[in-house]
Amino acid sequence: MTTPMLTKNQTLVFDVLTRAEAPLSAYTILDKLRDQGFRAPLQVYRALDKLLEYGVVHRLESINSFVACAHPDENCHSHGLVAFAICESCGQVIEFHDHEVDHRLMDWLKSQKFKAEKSTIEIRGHCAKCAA
Amino acid sequence: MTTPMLTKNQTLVFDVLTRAEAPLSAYTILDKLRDQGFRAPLQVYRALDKLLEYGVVHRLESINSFVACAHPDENCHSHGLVAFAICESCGQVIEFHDHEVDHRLMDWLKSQKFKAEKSTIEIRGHCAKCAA
DNA sequence: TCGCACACGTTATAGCATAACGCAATTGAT
DNA sequence: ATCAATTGCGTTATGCTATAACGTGTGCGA
Ligand SMILES: [Zn+2]
Ligand SMILES: [Zn+2]
Ligand SMILES: [Zn+2]
Ligand SMILES: [Zn+2]
Repeated sequence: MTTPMLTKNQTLVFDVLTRAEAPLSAYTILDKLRDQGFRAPLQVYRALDKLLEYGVVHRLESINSFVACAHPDENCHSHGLVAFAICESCGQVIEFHDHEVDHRLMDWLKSQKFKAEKSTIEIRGHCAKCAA
Repeated sequence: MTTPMLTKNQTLVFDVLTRAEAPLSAYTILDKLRDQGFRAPLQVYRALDKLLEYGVVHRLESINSFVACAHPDENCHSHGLVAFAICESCGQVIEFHDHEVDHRLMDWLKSQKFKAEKSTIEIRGHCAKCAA
């Protein structure tokens, strides 16, 4: 998918996520954008929906939060699964892709005749810095 | 972890999940147990917390729901990741384990010195029957 | 000019999860 | 036996996450 021009609200939400050092919940984003005129959750969720659709933002299901894609240039997401390591201390997220894992999972799904549409791979724990 | 004797509430919740043909949300479980005296969400969540701790129930992060473990005997969870294929049509869930995927992910995490604690691998799509 | 698609704003509501309090039963030292 | 700690339980209230439903305005092609 080629990313179209972002609207004002989409740009605001995307910028907040890009500047953040950890994933943000929709309501946290809302709070950060009140000064720019945001008033209701839907303004955030609608922007997020589009950003997710364009693939420039990811949703972390296990913590109900959102991050900007770490690999905006490589169009890596069209041909592989995305995985996340999430530090529960500092909140840092490492996004990574592993074709071996992809193929293995895809093979298994194929063997079950299961048609995959969305995937979630999230590992929670402690990053090198916080594992101390 | 060896599973201790379940309490009354834990047993009720576990039985509901065991009989269910698809994952259930905590509030759905609550509704199914009103006749047995359940009144508040916390009664369900507290039972679920224990059942999760004992490993006899899994939480599906991507759909805020819970399922009974499909492999209660094999103590498979202590030495490997658990993955789920979730059909968005019929709700059916297939729980599976793949050591190849485990090792590959674990190796990657090790290379990053990331200490994994919990993992979520969920594939949403359509099962063989529903893919039609 | 009409119709449509789309972004947007607002209010209300639905759905998911936990905090904080108190009580009762159990257990395990002292 | 007694006390303290733990655990399960029930209740009320609250907070967090997400969407429904309605209406407005703008741009654009038929
Ligand atoms: Zn990405
Ligand atoms: Zn960290
Ligand atoms: Zn299991
Ligand atoms: Zn199905």
